[in-house]
Amino acid sequence: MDDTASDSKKTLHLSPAAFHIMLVLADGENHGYAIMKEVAEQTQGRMRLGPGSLYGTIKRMLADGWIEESDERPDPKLDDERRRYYRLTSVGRKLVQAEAERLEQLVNVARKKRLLGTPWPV
Amino acid sequence: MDDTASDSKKTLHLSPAAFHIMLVLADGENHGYAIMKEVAEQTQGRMRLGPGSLYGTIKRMLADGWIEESDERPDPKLDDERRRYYRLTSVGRKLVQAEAERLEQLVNVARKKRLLGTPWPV
DNA sequence: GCTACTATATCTAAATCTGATATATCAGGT
DNA sequence: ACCTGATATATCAGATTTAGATATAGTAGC
Repeated sequence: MDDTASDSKKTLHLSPAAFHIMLVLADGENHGYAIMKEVAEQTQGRMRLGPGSLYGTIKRMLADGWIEESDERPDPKLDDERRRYYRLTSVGRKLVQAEAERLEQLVNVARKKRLLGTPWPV
Repeated sequence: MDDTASDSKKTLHLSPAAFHIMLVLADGENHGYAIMKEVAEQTQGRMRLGPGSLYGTIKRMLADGWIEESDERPDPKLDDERRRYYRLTSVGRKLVQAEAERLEQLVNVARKKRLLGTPWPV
């Protein structure tokens, strides 16, 4: 039936790897290795996104139209020819936003069940 | 090497199914079918936890000592003999709490990247 | 007795993740 | 020039996890 994860029937939640990658791309395009590093940093190493998960998930997301490769290269002095830059598509942006909202609700449930303290009174 | 998911080296994040089940159990013991229903309700059907994921994950979590079966039965008038009730172990409680905190941080990142609005002004 | 719902359980196939391996470039020091 | 460690992408095999179908049977209401 030639299904992909973007098909409307299925996939009411994203795979953790896909979400982490798209979360990094949410504020601008980036390349694979940088995504891997930012995920590690962003989660204090709690999310381990190795090369297998990273490039495998990127391949799938490209095929599904969640992300796309970008032609724009940064300042040639700062660039590295090996890099491949990716950005969210409009579909990808909607998906990562929906997923963030789903997690937000989950966190609220956890808070209601006293697994978390009250959020920062800023 | 007879590893299970509870081994300290691995598993810095829980599988979605395990988290959802433990989140339901966080405020008291419950049985499989009720867990399935509560997950569906809690997530407005966005998390589909079918019998395969449910009972498979329960089996694994029992083996790993994250949950345990409870002997206590409710009021016999309200009970159903077929049910098997589960509760969190202290290990399980720590894990679900850590996972909730992990997700909370992720939501904060999403908020920083403007994927979410400002949280409830309560 | 019939039917829909409740309840647990198992199985296969598909999707996903992990870790190892491979290859090659780049930047810095010696 | 050479060496080294970090950067960067890619693939593969094996393990884990998930999804969905199927099975079985008790329960509740009509």
